[in-house]
Amino acid sequence: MRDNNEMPGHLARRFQQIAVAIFHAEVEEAGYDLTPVQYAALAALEHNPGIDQATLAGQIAYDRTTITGVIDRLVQKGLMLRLASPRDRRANVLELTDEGHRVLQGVVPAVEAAQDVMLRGLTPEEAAEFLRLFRKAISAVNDLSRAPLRSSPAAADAKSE
Amino acid sequence: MRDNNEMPGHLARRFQQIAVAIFHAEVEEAGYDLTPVQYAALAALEHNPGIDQATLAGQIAYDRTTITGVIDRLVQKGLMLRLASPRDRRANVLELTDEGHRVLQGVVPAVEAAQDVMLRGLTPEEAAEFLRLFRKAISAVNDLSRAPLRSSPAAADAKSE
DNA sequence: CATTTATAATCAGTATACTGACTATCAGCA
DNA sequence: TGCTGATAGTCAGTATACTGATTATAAATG
Repeated sequence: MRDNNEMPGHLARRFQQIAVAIFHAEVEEAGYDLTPVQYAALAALEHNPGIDQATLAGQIAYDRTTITGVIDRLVQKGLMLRLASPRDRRANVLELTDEGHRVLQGVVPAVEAAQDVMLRGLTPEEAAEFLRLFRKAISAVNDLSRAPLRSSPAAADAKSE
Repeated sequence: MRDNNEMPGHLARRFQQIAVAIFHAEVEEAGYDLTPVQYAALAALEHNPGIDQATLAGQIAYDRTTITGVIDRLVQKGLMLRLASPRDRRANVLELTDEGHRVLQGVVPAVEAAQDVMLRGLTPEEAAEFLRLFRKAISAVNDLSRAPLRSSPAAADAKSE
């Protein structure tokens, strides 16, 4: 049997666990109360206002079931609006509130700091290589989870070839 | 604001998410019903029979609260025994059942296969480097989560210096 | 020995994530 | 047009993970 330290699954779980703790610590120190998942949803919506829940989920690789609860909490915090879509009566259109914009802007430095803390054991060259390998490994198995990343229509086209 | 693909926290979450899906797929195909977390607990206990819950949690970096539920489910499946410790009346001593040993032995090939699938986008050299960087990054921030890894008494001593 | 401190385990509460099922609606096509 | 398959969102149920609190017990200390 392989040692835990040779198991990418174990290392992934461990790194993710620590990354979340670091994120919480930095964000709380900055005076905000946001989870990594909530931050990602806000940031994605800032780049693409007015998208529906399914599109948002695809852009950050969340399950459509998970995104429902995340949006519930963001709406409840007053950071996001869930509106009926005028074009598709099944869909909800999402918008950041003014407070959502303010919180997102305000929390960015803490989020950036957290990313640096996560990699503080690596040299800058190693960190760059680590991120490159992360991206490469992920892109080869993106479709193996229920919630694949769907960055853009163009990428979706490329995938279907 | 940094792009998601430059955020180690986002990449870690995504890789972990896919890794769990791959693990489930391989293990289910092999005819077993075990989560990654349950597998790690069984494997750790096989190496160190008779340890208590806190020690097990430290060896696989689980929170002490989380381990309670994991053990509940393993006991309920008949794979593990939770016994009163003869030396410490606060503690529970853990043992694999015969069925626990059998399941662990049987599922190992599927778990190994899953690890290979997770890295199938990388060359062998890249995979080795990826794991090395993972370990190095993690060791520098191990103590920043509520559930740090405590591999052995020796390592605990080294940490306290 | 008595008191303080630390540790083992659990519980309640919250937040991801997933499976599988369901409703409502849309889109393609005979 | 009417049927069929696909899609958007939600719900119930299960399994991690965490925070903070509590109980029971052990260890350390004056």
